[in-house]
Amino acid sequence: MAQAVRHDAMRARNLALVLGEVNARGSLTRAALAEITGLTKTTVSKLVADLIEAGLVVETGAVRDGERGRPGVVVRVSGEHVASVGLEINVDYLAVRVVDLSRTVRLRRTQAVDNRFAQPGDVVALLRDLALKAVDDAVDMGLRVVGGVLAVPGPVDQRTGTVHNAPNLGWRDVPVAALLELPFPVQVENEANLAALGELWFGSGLSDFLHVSGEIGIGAGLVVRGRLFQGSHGFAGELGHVVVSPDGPACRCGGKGCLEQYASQDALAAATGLPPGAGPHGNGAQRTGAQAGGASGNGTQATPGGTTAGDISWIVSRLEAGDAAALAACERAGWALGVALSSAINLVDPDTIVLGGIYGPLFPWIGEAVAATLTSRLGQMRDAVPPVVVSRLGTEAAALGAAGQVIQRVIADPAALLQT
Amino acid sequence: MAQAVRHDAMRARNLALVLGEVNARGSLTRAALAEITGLTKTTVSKLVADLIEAGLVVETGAVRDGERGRPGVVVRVSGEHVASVGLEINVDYLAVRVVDLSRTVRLRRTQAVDNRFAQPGDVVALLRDLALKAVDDAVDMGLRVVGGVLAVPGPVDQRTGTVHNAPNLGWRDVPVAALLELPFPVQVENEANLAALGELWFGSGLSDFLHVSGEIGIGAGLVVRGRLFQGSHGFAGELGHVVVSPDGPACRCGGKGCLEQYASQDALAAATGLPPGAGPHGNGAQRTGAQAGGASGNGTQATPGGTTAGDISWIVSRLEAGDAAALAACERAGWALGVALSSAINLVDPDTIVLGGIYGPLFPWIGEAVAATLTSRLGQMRDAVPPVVVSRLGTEAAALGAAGQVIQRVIADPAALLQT
DNA sequence: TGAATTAGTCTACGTTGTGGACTAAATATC
DNA sequence: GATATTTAGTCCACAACGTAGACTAATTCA
Repeated sequence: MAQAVRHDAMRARNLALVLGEVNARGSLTRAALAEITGLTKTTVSKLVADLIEAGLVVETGAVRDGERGRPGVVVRVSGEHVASVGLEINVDYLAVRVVDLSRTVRLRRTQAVDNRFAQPGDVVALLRDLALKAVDDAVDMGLRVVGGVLAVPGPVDQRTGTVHNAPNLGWRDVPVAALLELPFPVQVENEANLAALGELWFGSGLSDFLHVSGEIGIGAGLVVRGRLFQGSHGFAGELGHVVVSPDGPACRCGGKGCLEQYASQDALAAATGLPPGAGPHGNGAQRTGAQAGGASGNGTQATPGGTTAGDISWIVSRLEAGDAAALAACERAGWALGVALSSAINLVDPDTIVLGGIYGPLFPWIGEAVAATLTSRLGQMRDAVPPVVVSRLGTEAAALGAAGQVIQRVIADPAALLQT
Repeated sequence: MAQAVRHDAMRARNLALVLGEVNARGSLTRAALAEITGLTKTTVSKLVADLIEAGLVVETGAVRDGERGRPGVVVRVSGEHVASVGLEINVDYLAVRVVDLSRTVRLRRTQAVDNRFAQPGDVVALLRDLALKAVDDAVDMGLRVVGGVLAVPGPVDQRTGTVHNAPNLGWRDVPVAALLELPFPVQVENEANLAALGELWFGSGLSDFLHVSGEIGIGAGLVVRGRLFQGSHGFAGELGHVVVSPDGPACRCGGKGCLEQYASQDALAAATGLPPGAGPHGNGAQRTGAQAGGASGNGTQATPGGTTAGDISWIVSRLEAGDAAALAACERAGWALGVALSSAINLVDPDTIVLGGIYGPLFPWIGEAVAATLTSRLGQMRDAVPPVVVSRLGTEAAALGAAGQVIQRVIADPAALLQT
C-alpha cells in the first residue's frame, strides 16, 4: 500500500529525481537539472551537494561552453564508489559480473562447470567463492558492493530466495539465497527476467520489448516503459509452454505441442540429428546418472539426456555447412516461435521482439521465419507488426541484468543508501 | 517521467492516502487513520477536514463504541456530491450508468438499438442525448458529474479518443471523444479492459485476475494488484486471436485457428446450427447491407452476417433443451478457451480466471471443460492451476468499469478536484 | 463520583522547497 | 581592452507542511 509522505520522503523522492535525470542523460549542469525537474536552482544545488557527498555523483572538471554566460559545472554519475554483483548459475557455467553505478562492467568472471553432475550445495559453495573473490577485487578498486542479484534458470520465490523448480539443474525448492550467505543482501530471480533487464540496461537502448531467452528451456521477459512485468506471482513469461499446436508432441509440463517441443535447444539438437545424450560433451550414461540424482518428471521429454551449450555451436556448424536437417529444424523452430509470439503479441502487446540466448547465434537461420510467421498471422489486423531483432548481448545478459538491478535500485532510491 | 515533490504534492499524496484508506475500509475514525497511515493525529485531522470541506468524505453521526475511552467520530466516503458517468456503445445497445463516489450505482439506463444499421455520427448523437439526460438527472440528485469514460468494442487510441477499429460496429478511425462533446472530459477505452475493471470494483472483490469478455469478439483484461495491465500501446488482452490450432479455420485477423473461431458468439451460434444471418433478430439481407456500409474484411468469417445478443439466449435455450449440437459446440469452445488460457497463464501469470460476457449464461456448459483443459495442460508444472470462476456482472460490467474509472481517479488524486 | 482511557485539537517547532537578490564567470560590443 | 550582457550558482528570508507533546473532551470502569 502507498506510504505517507513526510519531509524526508519528499527529499528522498527529489534526490531520486535528480540522480535519475543525471543517470538518464549522462551529464548535466545544475542549471539544466533545475530546468528539467522544475525544482529551483537552490534546491537542485542542495540535492546535488548531498549526492556528491555520498559519492554517487561527481563534478567533472569539464564545463559546458560555446554559449555565452557563465559556463555550468557538469555533473555525472560516479562509478568510483558504489558497485553491485550479478551472479548466475546455469547448466554449464557460473558467472560473476561486477558493475559500478555508472553501469560500467568492472569485472567479468565466468567458470565452466557441469552443474548437472553436482549437488546444489556444492554449486552454491563454488559460486560463493567466486563471488567473494570478485568482491575482494572490487574493494581493491575502491568500490563498495552494496548488493547482489542471482540469476537461476527457473521460477523463483522471491520472498524467500528459494528456487522453486529448475528442471535443467535438477533443483527443487533449493534455498539458494540462504546458502550463499554473502556479506550483503542477495535477491534471487529468474534468468529469463534478468536477461530482459540486461537487454534494457546494457543492450540496444529499447525500453519496450519482449525478450526471448532461448536456452535448454525457453523463457521470456516483458519490459514495458522500462519496467519488468512479473504477473501476479512473479511467474510471467513462460513462453516455452505457450501452445503452438494443441495436439503436438507431449511436453514435460503435461501439455502438448508447447513451444519448447519445437524451438528449444534440445528440440533443435534432436531435429538436427544429435543422438540423445551424445553431444560433444560427456556421454549418455553419465548424464542420466546426474539427472537421476536430482531431477524428476523428465521422463516424457524427447531427449532425456539434455544438451549442453557446446551443442549449439555444433548446430551452428551444421547450419553453416548447409545441412538439410539443421536448416529444416530452424525453419520449423522459427515458424513455431512465430506462432507462439503471435499469441504473446495479442496478449501483452510488446513494442519489439528481441531474440536472445541461443537465438543469437541462430538468428541468421530463424529470424526470417519468425518475422514471416508474425506478418502472416498479425499483419491484417495491425498497423504495424512488432519488429524482430537480435540481442547483442550473448550469454552475459542475465548476469548483467542481475548486477544492473541493484544499480537500478540505488538510482531509484539513493536516500536508502545515504542513511547507512 | 517522475515529478518533483513540493509541499503541495506532499499534501496531495497524503490526501490521497487518507481518502484511499477510507475508501478501502469503508469507515474509520481519525485515530484509526492515524494508526494506519503512520501520520500524526494532527495531520490526519487537517487532511480529513479538507476532504470534508470538499464533500468527498462525511462524518457519520455514528461513533465506534464498545471499548472504553472517548468514542471516535467515524468518517466514510460521501456519495452525495461527486459522480461520474460510464457510457457504452455496443452492437445492439447503448448504456449509461451514473455512479457516485461511494461506488453506488445511482442511475441505470440501457437502450436497445442495432448499431450495425447506423452511421457512427448518429450512434454518438443518440448516446450524447442519453448521457446529457442522465447528467441532468444526476444534477437533480445533487450530484456533480466530474468526468466520464466511454466503452467501445475494439482497440482505441486513448490519446486522441479515437476508435481504431471496431469490426463488429463497422467502425474505423472514428473520433468518438470529439463527436460526443460532453461538458466534462471523456476518455475512450476498450470494452474488454473496462469490463475487467468493472469486475474489480463492482464484482467479486478479487484484485488479481484475468477477465475474459466473451462477445461477438473475445477480449480480455488483466488486473494485477488492482491495476489494469495495458501493454506498450494499450492493445494488450486480445485473447480472441491467441492461437488454439495453428492450422485451424481462417480468422478475419489473417491468422488461422484463433480462439474466436471456436468460442466467440458467432462461432457458437454457427456450430449450434443457427444459419448465417438468420437469428431471431432481423434478416440476412438487411444485415449484409448494414455491414457493407461500414465493415470490411469479414469475407473469410464463418458467419458473415454476425449474430446479435438475442442469439445467446437462443443458444442457452437449445442447451437447456439438451440439443446435441449446442452441447458439442460448448464442449469444443470450452476446450479451445482452455487451450488459449493455458498460453495466457504461462505468459502473464494471472491469479484467477474470471469468465464474463456470454460465458456468464454459458458457464454451466463450458466452465468444466475450461477448467479440465487447464488442469491437464498446466497441472504438472504448477502447484496450483488458477481457478476458473464466473462473473456476477452481466452485460453491465463495461459500463460500470467505465464509470468506476473516473471514481478511481478521484480517489487516487483528490487534490486535483479541490483546485477547481 | 473519580480514575483510567481513548479521541481529537492546539501550539511551538523542525524540515524542506521557493523566490528573488546577489555573486561569479563567461561572451559580445564598442 | 573596458563595459554590457548573459548565464550559473549561492544566500537568505519566507512559506508550506508534518511532528511532538501538551491539552481538552467524552466515554467506561471501579
